[in-house]
Amino acid sequence: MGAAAPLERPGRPQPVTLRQVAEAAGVSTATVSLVVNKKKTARISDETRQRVRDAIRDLGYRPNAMAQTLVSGSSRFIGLVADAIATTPFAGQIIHGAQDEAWKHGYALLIANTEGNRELETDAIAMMLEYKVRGILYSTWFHRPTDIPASLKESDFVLVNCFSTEPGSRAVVPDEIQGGRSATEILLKHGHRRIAFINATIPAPAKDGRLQGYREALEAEGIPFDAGLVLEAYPDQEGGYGATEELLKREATAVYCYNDRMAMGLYDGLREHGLSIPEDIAVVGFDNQEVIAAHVRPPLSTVALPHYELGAAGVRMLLGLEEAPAADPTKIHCPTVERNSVRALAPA
Amino acid sequence: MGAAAPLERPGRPQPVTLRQVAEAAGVSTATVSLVVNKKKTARISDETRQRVRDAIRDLGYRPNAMAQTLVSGSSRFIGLVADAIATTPFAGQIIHGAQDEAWKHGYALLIANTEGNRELETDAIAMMLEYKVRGILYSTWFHRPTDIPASLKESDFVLVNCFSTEPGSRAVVPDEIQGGRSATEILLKHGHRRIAFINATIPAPAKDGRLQGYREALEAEGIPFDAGLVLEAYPDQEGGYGATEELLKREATAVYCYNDRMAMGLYDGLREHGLSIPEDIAVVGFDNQEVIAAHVRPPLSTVALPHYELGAAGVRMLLGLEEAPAADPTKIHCPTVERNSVRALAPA
DNA sequence: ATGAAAGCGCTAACAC
DNA sequence: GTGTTAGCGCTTTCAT
Repeated sequence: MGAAAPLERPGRPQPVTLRQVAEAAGVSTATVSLVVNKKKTARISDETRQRVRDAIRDLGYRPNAMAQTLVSGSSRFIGLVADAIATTPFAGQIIHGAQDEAWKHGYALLIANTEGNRELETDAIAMMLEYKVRGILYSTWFHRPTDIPASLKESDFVLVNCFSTEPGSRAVVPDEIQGGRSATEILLKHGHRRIAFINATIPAPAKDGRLQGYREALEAEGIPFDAGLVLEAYPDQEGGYGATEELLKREATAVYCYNDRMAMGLYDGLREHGLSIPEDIAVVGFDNQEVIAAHVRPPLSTVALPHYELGAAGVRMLLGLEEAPAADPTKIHCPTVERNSVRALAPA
Repeated sequence: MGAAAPLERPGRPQPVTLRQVAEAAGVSTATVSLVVNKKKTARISDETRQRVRDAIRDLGYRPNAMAQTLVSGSSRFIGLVADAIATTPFAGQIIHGAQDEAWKHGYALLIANTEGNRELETDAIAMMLEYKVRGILYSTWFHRPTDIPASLKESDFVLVNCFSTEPGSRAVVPDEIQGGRSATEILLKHGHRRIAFINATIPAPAKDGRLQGYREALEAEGIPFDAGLVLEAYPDQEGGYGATEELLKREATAVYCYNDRMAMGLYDGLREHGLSIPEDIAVVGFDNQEVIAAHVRPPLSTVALPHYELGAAGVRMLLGLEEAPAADPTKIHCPTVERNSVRALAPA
């Protein structure tokens, strides 16, 4: 962290304390505490209870969560350390899911952005540890293996959208294989048999998983895998655009793109060849990147990366509300989102 | 908040306390505190200091920030309440900027997502107040007027990307007028004189500001404002696409679109008419929505919404590091981002 | 140069 | 039914 700025808040009155409420209501602090916390076991007369409530309202009392935490020993914070919170909308979804789920269980989210900087990361984790967080979610903006920072182990933690081979670590990741299968199945169920796949050039669990899913889906339909139908390109719009020529040589009736950005680029390339989607060729993407998939022409059928769910499941796992079954990361389902870039293949 | 989940963390040892360090080092807690906080005023012998440091390291001591906060009265938290943290990448940028700046000054960010739900919002603010945050950033995902929730006033606060007419409220918003001016100027400086503007249909500060900026820029060049050159459409891809026909009737040599999404749709419409960008018509957008602007064909010249800066400036203003000059919201500059959708107008 | 002790706001065990 | 009291882990004033 940087240098500490001064703390004074000029002009703001000291917050009202429990003791002040007690004095105003003419009762002890214990009594006030009991009515504030609605303890079932305590028997407080309705009359007293009302006096206390009035005092609380009149004084505008707010409990001091720090003091409560000091007593109970553990805070109601969950830390979320992210390597990139705004590079893509995806990280935002993880935060969103984590925040909603945490909130549901009475926890607040403490977040830190590390930009992948190890030092910042160590500081962030230290800060969270000092605030006695209930646990830490360690997340990455794309699905990948990761090393577990040593200090992370001082707390409960769950890896989100990343994983480690270290034993005893819990992790939640998207089910890339199922996702690849689903993407391919959209095409298959519309009658396509000759389906190309434009994979990414960069190594990643997604690259392997999405390919494997493609193979599995074909195999399930009894279609032999043809390596010639698998291309590779850089996973963005330019990559998709640039793959157009090669793709066309394959004479496939449908393409499954590694991600929506590539599909968007491919749309441009296809259009330049006077081809229309889905009439001349069907296209599916992956990621369900809203700004793109929902608004290209025609809207793109794709498979969604479950980032919201990843964040939420991470919290549940952290709180022990969800089993972390095996040594393997828990896989989260990637749902299919069908739009209009695929239509039934006309009989030959 | 939802029901509280149990707090036990099975199997984790109790954290080491100051007192344990003191005992291990054979000194008093006061001494340990002094060395931990590197107090200049305290004179501790090097030998003692070293003993304490060793004990800290050996025991793996971490200060309990809750206890520190209890003593000091104010935490090193800054709260950020957002109405939509993942609807667009924009909210993520605000969080990012706020988090970086907060961190720089030794503060951590506590975030809450309200989905625009007033009740959730009240709860979120209450939570932050109970954790004795240094102040609260109240942010919206698009620039708009807002009501200030009553409880917000119990703390220092700054409105981010929104504003209120209530006196005494500080706010940071994007400078829409300057942004509109800059967008128009990109076109102007390439020699365009007949510039259409596709504005949004939905009322918003952005709608008025971006139009005003357009008028100002034209005026500065001595070009009379022609209301016939201003169209309106729903501010997304479909809206931009749908405005194509109307736009073409205007016979403008350049268009300035209310946002990048409209520009993206317009690209499709223009292409269908066999027009190419920037040869046949120049296009600029607004927002600098990365996934779109940087990757459409040709890459789109646009004006960036300064979300990161908004978050950072909000924090600085909250901490009193930056003046909140007037009663009016502080306006943040919208930088121009030139790409390839505009080229010099060929002489007529 | 270091220790003793009070107290931050709250909870919970135990008195009465 | 309600009050008293002893901490939770830490900082800080005041002794020594």
